[in-house]
Amino acid sequence: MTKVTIKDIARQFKVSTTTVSNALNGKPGVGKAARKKIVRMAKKMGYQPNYFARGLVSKQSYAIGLTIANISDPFSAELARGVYEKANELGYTMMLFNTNYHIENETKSIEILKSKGVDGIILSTVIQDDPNIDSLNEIQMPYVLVNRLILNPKKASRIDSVSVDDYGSFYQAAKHLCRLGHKNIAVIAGDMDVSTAIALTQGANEAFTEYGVSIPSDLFIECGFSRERAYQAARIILSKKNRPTAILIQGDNMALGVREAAFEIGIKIPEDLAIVGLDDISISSLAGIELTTINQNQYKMGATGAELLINKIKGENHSGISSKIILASDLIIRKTCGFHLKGYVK
Amino acid sequence: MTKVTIKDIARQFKVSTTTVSNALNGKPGVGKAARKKIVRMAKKMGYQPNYFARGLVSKQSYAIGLTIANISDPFSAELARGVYEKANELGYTMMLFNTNYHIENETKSIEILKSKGVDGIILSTVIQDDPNIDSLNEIQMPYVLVNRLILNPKKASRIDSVSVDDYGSFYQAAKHLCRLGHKNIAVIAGDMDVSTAIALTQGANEAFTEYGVSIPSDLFIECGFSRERAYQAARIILSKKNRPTAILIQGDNMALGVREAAFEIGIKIPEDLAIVGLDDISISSLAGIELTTINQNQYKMGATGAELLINKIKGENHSGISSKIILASDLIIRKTCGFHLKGYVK
DNA sequence: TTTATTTACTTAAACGTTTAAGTTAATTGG
DNA sequence: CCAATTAACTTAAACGTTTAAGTAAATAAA
Repeated sequence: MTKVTIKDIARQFKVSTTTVSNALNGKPGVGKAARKKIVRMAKKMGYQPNYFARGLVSKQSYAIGLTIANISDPFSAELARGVYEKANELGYTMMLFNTNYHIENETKSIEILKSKGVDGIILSTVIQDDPNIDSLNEIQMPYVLVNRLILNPKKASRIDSVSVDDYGSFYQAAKHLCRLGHKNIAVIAGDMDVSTAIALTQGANEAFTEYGVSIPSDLFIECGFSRERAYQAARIILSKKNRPTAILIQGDNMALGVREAAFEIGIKIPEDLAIVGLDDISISSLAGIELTTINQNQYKMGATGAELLINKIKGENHSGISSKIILASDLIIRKTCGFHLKGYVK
Repeated sequence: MTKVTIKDIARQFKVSTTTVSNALNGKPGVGKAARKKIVRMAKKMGYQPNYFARGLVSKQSYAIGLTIANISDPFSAELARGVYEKANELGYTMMLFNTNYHIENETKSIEILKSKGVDGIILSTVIQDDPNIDSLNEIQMPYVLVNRLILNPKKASRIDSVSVDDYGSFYQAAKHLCRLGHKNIAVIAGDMDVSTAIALTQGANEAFTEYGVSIPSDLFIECGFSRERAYQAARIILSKKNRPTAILIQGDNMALGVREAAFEIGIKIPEDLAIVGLDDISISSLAGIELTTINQNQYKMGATGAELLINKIKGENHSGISSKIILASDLIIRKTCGFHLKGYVK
């Protein structure tokens, strides 16, 4: 079961390996008849070019890396699917890494990706002042941020990214709650080291000041992005004396945790508590869940990120200017905010 | 930004590349002092071994492939997470492929994986008489089936696999419905080309005959594994004159589709319709969903599969005997079957 | 002390491609 | 018809490792 190489084919016809290589790669310098013979023989013998030999000389792997938080989180999964499909379409394979929101895991993953010679990396878990960004810049590894931004304008100028309008998203969401008449609102954010959380908070605050609402510091909670952690945060918030009448939550999966907590305590949604999520993951529309949220099109984010990265790898962006693509997002009003019951206050 | 190679390090100390290689790989034949110097210099210069050069001689990639149906399906995602975590722990990276339940995509994915020189493949989407199995056998690529079996005993003997007791699972589920007094039961299966569907059907049938229940052929539907397709199937089934009082569904994600259809038509679960799923994906336990189902521990399946594969790659299974690991599964009674309302009939 | 063994190294080949630089022979242009 | 071009091929080096085989010096065994 020894693998067939270019040499074996060359031997068949007493030609050089160069000729075989050129014939198989559609390069000039091979006669029509010879090319045909060689191609046919290669197929017949089951020839497959050796990836390592090829990579060694071409310095290309046609593989990209993707770091996401957690493949079991629907948000991550849908984003990964977008990356996969586009990469696949463009002839690239995808190596997947879960960071579980730990920056050390991101670092480790990038280290491995570098050692495997990938052509580029898509990062969806970077934090502000992420050391990995600097290290990627240093070795000139192409990369693209997805659903994340670096806010420091000095660093940001060189960085390509695909994200949604987080500021606008939460501005809309917060405004929605204000217009429903809520005055006592809690915010559950993921992690303030992360661009999305920062932008979202700012967006929400704009709406809040517009409507004269202020969030007491103990009703602003930063708990991490998992459903479980949001559940715990909600248990605390909902047991307070100044229990909020509405909660703005950075992520539908987290919102599901809040929802569970409310159910357990016996708080009715939306009658006693309005909640608004973010992402519009597929579960959110299910009967009985019907979460009011903001759609973000994770699939498109992933696909666009992959496309951007691969263009960059192929050097098609000759401008040297970085792309920052921002996708639109829309408020989706369902049933966890009470709008369908009483509408906005006049 | 030229990459530093073993040669560069060798030049620093006027030693041979062999010595550097041996020093860096902890192999004998290098003096203590020299080794220390070399290791330190390698670190200082930021040396990273070239993956392609190494792979070319060692014929090892320390990468495995995983084919799953759809990363956005919670079942697939959790399985992928299991594979990822274990592979990562054992020093292997994972390349991910979505087949979307199309065998041609599986074939294409395997073709790519072969060309990338992966050390082995985990398959979770094979069908009976899958041509890809034969092709993997032929080139002696290590592989493991996860959540799938080849039933033909002639072929099965050589195949490693990790799965759950599908027969027992659906036997339990079907029995549960029978004991609740249902006589008019529908079955929604994914795809009868697939081992799980076959075993599940057999398991269910055992329970049905035990309880004298028979399934009319128009209440047995094979619709594919997606939520959407199950939704459509349910719309049809639930509009029939002989509308069933219970449905056994091969997958929680599919069950969610059935649930949506019932809600839309105005059929109450569990009062008018009992449903039982399979998988116990994380959504299933949410308040208001509370799907009766069978847990399958996808994570463990994935992790065990990865471990099995990597052992195989490392040649630690000298016996030549194939492993067929079968994980236990348990019925989880929640609220979509009505047990909590009236219990079993006497 | 002499021989055998071990240690610390080196040389050179190999892995399977691609590619730059030739070398013929055939074809074209004037 | 001869020079210039083109086409079809070959040679040999390169990519960055690992590794088999060898060498010289130091150490151990007798």
